[in-house]
Amino acid sequence: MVSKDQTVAMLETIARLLELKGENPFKVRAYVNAARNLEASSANFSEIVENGRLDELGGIGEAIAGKITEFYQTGRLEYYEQLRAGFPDTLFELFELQGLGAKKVKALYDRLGIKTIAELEAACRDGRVAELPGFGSKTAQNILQAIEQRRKHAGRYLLSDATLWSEQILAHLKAHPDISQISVAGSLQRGRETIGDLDFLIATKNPSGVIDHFVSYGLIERVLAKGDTKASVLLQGGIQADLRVVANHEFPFAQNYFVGSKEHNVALRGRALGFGWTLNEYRIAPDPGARKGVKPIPAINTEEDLYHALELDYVPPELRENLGEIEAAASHQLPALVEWNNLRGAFHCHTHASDGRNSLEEMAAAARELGLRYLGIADHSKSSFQANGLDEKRLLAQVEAIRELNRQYGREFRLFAGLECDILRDGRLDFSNEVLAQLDYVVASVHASFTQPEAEMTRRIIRALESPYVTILGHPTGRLLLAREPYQVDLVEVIRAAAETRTIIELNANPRRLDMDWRFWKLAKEQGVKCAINPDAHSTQGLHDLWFGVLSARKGWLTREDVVNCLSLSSIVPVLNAKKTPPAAGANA
DNA sequence: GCCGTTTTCGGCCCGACTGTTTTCAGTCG
Repeated sequence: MVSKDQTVAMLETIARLLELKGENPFKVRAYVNAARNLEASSANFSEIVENGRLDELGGIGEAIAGKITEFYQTGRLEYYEQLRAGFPDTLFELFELQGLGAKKVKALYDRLGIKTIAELEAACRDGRVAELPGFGSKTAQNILQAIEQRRKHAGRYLLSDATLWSEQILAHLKAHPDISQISVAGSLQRGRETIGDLDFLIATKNPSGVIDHFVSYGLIERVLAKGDTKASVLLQGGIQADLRVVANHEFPFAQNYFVGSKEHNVALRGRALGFGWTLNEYRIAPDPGARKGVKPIPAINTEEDLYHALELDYVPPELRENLGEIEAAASHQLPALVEWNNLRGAFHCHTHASDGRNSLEEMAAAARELGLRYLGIADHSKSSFQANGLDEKRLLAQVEAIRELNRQYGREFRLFAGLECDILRDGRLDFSNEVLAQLDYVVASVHASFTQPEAEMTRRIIRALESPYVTILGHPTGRLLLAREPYQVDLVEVIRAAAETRTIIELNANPRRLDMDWRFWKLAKEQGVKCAINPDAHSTQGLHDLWFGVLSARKGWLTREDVVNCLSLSSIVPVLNAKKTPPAAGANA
């Protein structure tokens, strides 16, 4: 049986192959749209295929539905295999190079027989590429640079790194006197977990002066492009930064456009057309081709005005992925997203008792410094010997030390005595119930045997959730962004089990993890699963990672009501005890 | 290939920059 992910990947490959064939671009887009809509759908894939309900997803018509069904039922798709046979698989790696699209890749393949990056590099060096029609020596040079860049950097960067670099560049840009408005744009502003490049937008009456100032930034390796309204540079460290400059009255349109996402923009433009308007990055104007009455255009000075003109509530940047936010904004159903200053505490912190760097007292002081009223300590358990995990004796000594500190803190602040308990290979926990019962809460996490098959891993985790002592499921997929793939686990099943067992799921705020991924929180929320934004701090500095957790939670549509560590000190205790205390007789669940 | 609040045909978001051209194609966002 074929999975949804495999089907999405197949549709994306078909789109690329059609592009290579030089097919109608709208046909290409139809496959891209179909892949995207399928991916974003939370419906049960098998069910909708088997019941012939694929067309309900939108963007999937008779032809593509037929192909998906054939692929699902037989594990093969004749159409796909014929397309694939036309081009070598290695050709796809050429698309990863900056500046190469379908037309150029096709030309390289058709005319020079180039199938791999290695062959392309050789052809650039010996001059064959420069001689191709439509190519030239500059193009060959740029391809070589793109190959070099790909070799040096994977091309994606952590949100935390991108945030730091962006703040430095912002400080540089703001030093210019002629800036009237400035904004970060792109995936960074939308809070994506990894970032491809940095985007900045400026409103000014002095475009050339501002652009000159931008390219004078100290940490630039190379200026990639510089024109009257935009410039691109490659920073030392490999990330690209783009600046776009507009006039003041254009700023809200440009801001909306460059924050994206592309899919959100396309949807907004479609909505504008429905009013008889055409929307671009500079303005909104009557659509000259409008076939019906054109609605008068209101004054627009801010992004808020723009959304309101389109009869939408303002959509925060984190939600702009065209995953339902426009429909929600139209019907006033957008959530009031959780904010940084809603946080009252945090769980899942390590101390030097296991693999952290600071003491209980230092972690508590750092938490109070951040304005938090409570902090949960959760050092590793004994099976994580690589992390100096605690055995029963050391754990219970730590519990006693925490109780003593709490007597000193009085009502001002509280440490919770917890544990990051390993979920063993078979789903059992690393400590007996007698030991776990002495703790305020338990985070249960997988730290070994990552390679189990999906069904086994899913059963393993669900078994752990069934323990009344497991309060929170820690980093549910174990992924390390840009470094390690998630282990195979059926998150939909895990979320269902968390709902049934009233287990909280962690949003691990460490920017290398951001796990559970923002894409799954909407589903979790619908099922009533609560979130704990946990810093997984291994030092006092690590508490600041909560910032990235809040950003990801916002991206997952979560409100302060969905996040348990927004609860006050007095309200959080019953939540931590909920699984251990069966509901009172006659009480509603 | 998909889609429809006048459409089952004829649209499908749109502009900047580069490099190659000599008016524009390709790529990117």
